[in-house]
Amino acid sequence: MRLSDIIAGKILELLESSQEGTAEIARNELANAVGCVPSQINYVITSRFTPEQGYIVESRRGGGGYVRITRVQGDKTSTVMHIINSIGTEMDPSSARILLNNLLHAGIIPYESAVLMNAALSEKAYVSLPQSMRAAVRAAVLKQMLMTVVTKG
Amino acid sequence: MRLSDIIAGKILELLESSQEGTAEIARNELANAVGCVPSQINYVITSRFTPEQGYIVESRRGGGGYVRITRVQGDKTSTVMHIINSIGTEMDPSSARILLNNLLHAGIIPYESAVLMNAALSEKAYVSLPQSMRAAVRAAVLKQMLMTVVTKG
DNA sequence: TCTGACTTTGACTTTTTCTGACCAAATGAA
DNA sequence: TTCATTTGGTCAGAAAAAGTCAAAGTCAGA
Repeated sequence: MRLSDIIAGKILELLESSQEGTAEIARNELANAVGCVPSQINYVITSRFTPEQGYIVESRRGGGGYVRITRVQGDKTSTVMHIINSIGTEMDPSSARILLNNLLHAGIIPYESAVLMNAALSEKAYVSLPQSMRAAVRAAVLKQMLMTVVTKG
Repeated sequence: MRLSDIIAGKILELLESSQEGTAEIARNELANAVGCVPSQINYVITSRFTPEQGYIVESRRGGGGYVRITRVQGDKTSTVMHIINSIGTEMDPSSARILLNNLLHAGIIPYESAVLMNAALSEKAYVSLPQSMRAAVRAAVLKQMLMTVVTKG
């Protein structure tokens, strides 16, 4: 089991068990609890709880310091529209996977849709294209699919 | 006895002994156990566990990486597999729409899936590509998505 | 024997995770 | 105010996997 998955799991747990969709942690403490160096916490946060993924991260140093992770809550339409706008012109498969996972956890898309979309964005679907073109098409496909979530959802 | 047969056998064994029809391996580990170079595992997978043969392969690199092979089976499997194999290497948007409509009316996919798949196959998603490449990618994307339809009976 | 398809190997690449050394900010006691 | 202590941040590099590709080996059938 990856450390990063354990850490991400703990944070998700805190987020889900919180009324306001907020998780506040002490970095060193959490690192200690899972048995890793503190900077590993930062790694997990920067790789899985980014603004693009719909999270706001605030922190404070010094005595009584903390790291607070907040899931951005909005109605389905504005959340998805925001995501569509933040996607840009390229998308790689692992970012896509994280994004879909977040949408799933946020209750915006059902599991079947996440699986389907994930398949449509997998590297295997684009092997016939030169590397340089894959990310752009993947982004376009994702946007098209997300649009239906807004319009037909 | 060929190496590739031994490797394929091990994977089949894992698939059999798994409740969910899934075999998750660590590539280097398996290679080590069998006594071959790691890339031999890839050869076996690409030659014997293809989508056309009814398998989904997912993998992840990096620490704690894995290769997961899933055998698709279930009620709808043969129907969908037949469709997948008859698709060929190209697919245009209107044929795709007809195909999805048939699947929908046959009760093989739910409405939401049909909508999502239709979006993923729409011409708009591929405008960045030269005409000559679009149909091939569309076919590949459709196949990937259909494979997941099959896994959930 | 020749040929072409299938196997095997290994050098090189890419992705993801994990660690540690060093940096920066907040707090609080002297 | 000063400065030691307590936190968290950054970044580069090591480590852990898996992927790609081309060259070389095997082997059955023409």
